[in-house]
Amino acid sequence: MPADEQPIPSVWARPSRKREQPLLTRENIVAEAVRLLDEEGAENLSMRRLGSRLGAGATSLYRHVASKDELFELALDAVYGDLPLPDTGEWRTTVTEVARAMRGIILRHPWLAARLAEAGLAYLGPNMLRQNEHMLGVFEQAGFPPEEADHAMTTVTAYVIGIATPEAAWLSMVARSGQSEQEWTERLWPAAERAVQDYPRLRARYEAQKGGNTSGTNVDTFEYGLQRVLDGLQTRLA
Amino acid sequence: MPADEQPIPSVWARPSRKREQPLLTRENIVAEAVRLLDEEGAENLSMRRLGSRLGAGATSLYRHVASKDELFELALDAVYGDLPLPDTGEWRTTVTEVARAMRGIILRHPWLAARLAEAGLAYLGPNMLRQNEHMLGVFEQAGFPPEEADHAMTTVTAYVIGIATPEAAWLSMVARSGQSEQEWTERLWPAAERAVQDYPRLRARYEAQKGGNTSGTNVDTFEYGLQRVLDGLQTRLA
DNA sequence: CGCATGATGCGCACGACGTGCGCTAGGGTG
DNA sequence: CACCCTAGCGCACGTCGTGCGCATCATGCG
Repeated sequence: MPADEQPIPSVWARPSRKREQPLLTRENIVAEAVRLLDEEGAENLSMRRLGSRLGAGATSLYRHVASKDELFELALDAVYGDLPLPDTGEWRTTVTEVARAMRGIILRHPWLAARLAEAGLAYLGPNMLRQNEHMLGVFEQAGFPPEEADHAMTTVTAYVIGIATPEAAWLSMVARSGQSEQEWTERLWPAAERAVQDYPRLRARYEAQKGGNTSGTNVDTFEYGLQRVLDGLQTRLA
Repeated sequence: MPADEQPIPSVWARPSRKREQPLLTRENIVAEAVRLLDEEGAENLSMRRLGSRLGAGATSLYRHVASKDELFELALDAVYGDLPLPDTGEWRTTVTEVARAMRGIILRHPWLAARLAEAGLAYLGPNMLRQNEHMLGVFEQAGFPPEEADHAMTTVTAYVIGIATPEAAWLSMVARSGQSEQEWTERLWPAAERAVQDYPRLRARYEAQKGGNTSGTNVDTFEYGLQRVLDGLQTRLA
């Protein structure tokens, strides 16, 4: 078909060059995996489902990704890149900002909490490394000696992950149930009421939680604990 | 065979009465599940493997346990029962003791961390309820008003879970690899060295970790952060 | 222009998983 | 002796991660 050789319009009709628009790229796969994870949760991510979302077979993904575990690591670091690297000059303000952002990201991507919590020193994602380097700098500039800056950062990170993980778990449980948070709370209530009836303090806590605020995402609790952690760190600077 | 009717010796030859020695009990199943989890990790617990360890088929377990998820909840609460309920009269001492015990349990049962981190207010295991009630009491007795006692307990728990979870993940990764922690660190080292070469502070941290102490279970880091958290809480009591 | 090459994606297959269903056997109760 | 209730089992279904070998096609070289 020599007509195809006509230069200008046929370019757009031709199937796009594979080398320029490969459907399957590591970036594409990871981005779609993040989307799928956000929509359906970690336990609904399967290579088959992810492949079909990309118009590809399950095993085709293995050309670009070594395993499902590696895919999770890539997704984790991709999302981690959304964290800011602020420097306000006042260490408490800076750390507070990052901590809030980290909690926000966990709540927006509930599947992330579990992976993040298990990622220790063995996890070497570039975005996480950059973030950690930055935070170490913030603490050192605040006056912490290097080794203690490390401890301080670890403390804050542990707190944020530890408090945001149950929140994220609650949110994704609610999301996957198809019901509203209100409905879920009401359905859970009788069992909770029965379980805590012998424990006066717990009963009071559940009663308090019953009203207005949603039990899963409690900003007040988060802020309280965060400021206490920072208070505790500040005592070391005196 | 009327000889079987002879009373005394045949009792021991007869297959033990099922009603007195049921092989499959909820308690037995949960206990064996905990053992299997400790030995082989969470992702190697399958109903089939658990069943065969008990000399039973996989589906037989479903007579006593509604689902694998429920089994995990039972296992979690069973282990949670090992926590002490101390009362030393001095709140910091008491909380420190419980926090150390909680970290110890997580490190002894690494599979527990992930489950524990996802268990929020929706989790109603009796042992966890009792523990929480006790801790609320400790904080209230220390002078925290009820609502703040709740926040304080949540803060400490979040910190402990957040810091012990990566430790546990590291330990179980090492355990499942069949290699020693030393070997693992050495195998990981080149990749880590390459990854952090552009980040001076991280490089210093990894260098420090290289020597003596095992990177997975770092008691100093834990104790540092715990005391900072408690310092921060103490500022509220003045 | 033609052929070899290397990268890319796919189909098939394997073994393992959680768990619903209907059967069996053996004890307790009348 | 008749009945039933319960613990346990075998089978089966749909799903999973992933190794292997083949097809396809853009590209580089003669």
